[in-house]
Amino acid sequence: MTAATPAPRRAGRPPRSVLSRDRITAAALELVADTGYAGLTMSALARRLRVAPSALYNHAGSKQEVLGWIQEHVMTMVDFSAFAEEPWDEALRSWAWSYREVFARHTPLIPVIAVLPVTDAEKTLRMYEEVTLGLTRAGWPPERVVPVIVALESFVYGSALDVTAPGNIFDPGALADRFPAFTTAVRLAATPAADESPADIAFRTGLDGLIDGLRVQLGAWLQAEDGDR
Amino acid sequence: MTAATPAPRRAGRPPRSVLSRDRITAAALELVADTGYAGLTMSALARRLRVAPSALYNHAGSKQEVLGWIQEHVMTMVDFSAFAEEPWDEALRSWAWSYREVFARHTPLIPVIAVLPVTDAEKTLRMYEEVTLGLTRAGWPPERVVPVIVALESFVYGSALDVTAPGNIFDPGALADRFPAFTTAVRLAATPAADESPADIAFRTGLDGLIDGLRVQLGAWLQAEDGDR
DNA sequence: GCAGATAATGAACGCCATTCATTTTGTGTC
DNA sequence: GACACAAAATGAATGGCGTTCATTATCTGC
Repeated sequence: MTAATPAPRRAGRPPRSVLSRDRITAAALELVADTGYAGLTMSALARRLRVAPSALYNHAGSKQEVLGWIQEHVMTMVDFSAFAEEPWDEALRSWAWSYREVFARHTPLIPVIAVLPVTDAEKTLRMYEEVTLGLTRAGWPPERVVPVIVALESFVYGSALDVTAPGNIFDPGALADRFPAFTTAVRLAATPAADESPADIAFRTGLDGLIDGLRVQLGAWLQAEDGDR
Repeated sequence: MTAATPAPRRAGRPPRSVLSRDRITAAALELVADTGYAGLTMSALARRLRVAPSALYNHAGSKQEVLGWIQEHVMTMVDFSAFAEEPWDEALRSWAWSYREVFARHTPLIPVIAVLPVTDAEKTLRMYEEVTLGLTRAGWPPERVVPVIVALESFVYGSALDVTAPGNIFDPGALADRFPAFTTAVRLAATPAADESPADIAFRTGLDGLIDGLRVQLGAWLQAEDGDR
């Protein structure tokens, strides 16, 4: 009865299926959490699932497809609940903060998202539906909704990349003397004036600005519409 | 005298140096222009330079380092001349458009930039110096300059990724019925109302909003400073 | 009960970045 | 001017990657 190490599986279809999309996705997320995206290889993934690498290709056509599954799941971690209750600008703000936080820990997905169509990605679509409803309820013209979403997402993705940047990314090094204005600006930005990280300060700066600006745009539109009556 | 095909180089140091940082960078840029970043391999690069792949490693420590050289050069294509003449908000606007256009054709560099320190990247620093001067001349407090730059760059990088997205990226496919609000928003955004592409409309929306918002922030700061007198 | 789809193994492939021993040439020193 | 050492090339080799394919065994529908 010493079945501590189960006998290695022989070739041939196993009695009960070992793999599935969900199991692969879960294992991939664990692997990423443990070893980062650099450690996410088809071999490592197969090892974690106690399976030969080629077995994965009965379920996923490519590693890219697995990345798509991961992305779908990661999207569900983004909190968009604020659109149900709060005014559009506050909802947009908290959505963006959550969105950025999630993808800051999954930056390698960002180039994937930018290319991958949302088609059939149910959870992602649910999020977009809720955002759309929140914006239109607030008076945003429907034809402006997608540009607003894309603009915000672009800022979020770029900012998520920025979160992972090293602290000294703007250090002018030996050339500091030749670029004095920028050097002092960098030094001033690096001083821990608040409890906020530089990346957070930049994100807040841009996000507050962006939302302020969108509020102006919406106001102008609503007023024009009012004048039409 | 039929030296059409020069004799293949034997092993050993050649009489006159074949490679240099500049020659490698130039060849890499050509290669990217011809075959895209997918075609940029050390082997292909060596082939174009008529050299063995291992020869590259006498000049670059890694492919990542070559990417850094490319990035430095690509940065010089960004036009920041507007800061010398125009008001800060207009200068920021044209800088951002140029910046996005350049990196839309070099999206694989974006994750590289986000990580690579600017140290000793002279041409990049020159750009930042000019931007800093433009903003401070306009009354921006020096400690706010870096957050403003980072916020704008984040938006630019995210938007550059968006440029390369396929046109149907938001197509809900078979699930359209379940997400009606978003579906109509997508349809409205896709109709070619203007001569502007969807990516351009989103970029303009976000950039104009962002700059409007920054103008508000600057105004508030200038007023507070005025009150202090 | 049988055919065919399904899902596993294991061996192989081609490409990639990178390393190393070797060879040749240039350069600075006594 | 000889000589030592650095520099810059070749070419072979390495290990890891994603992926494919032939093979085998089991499940499923008729």
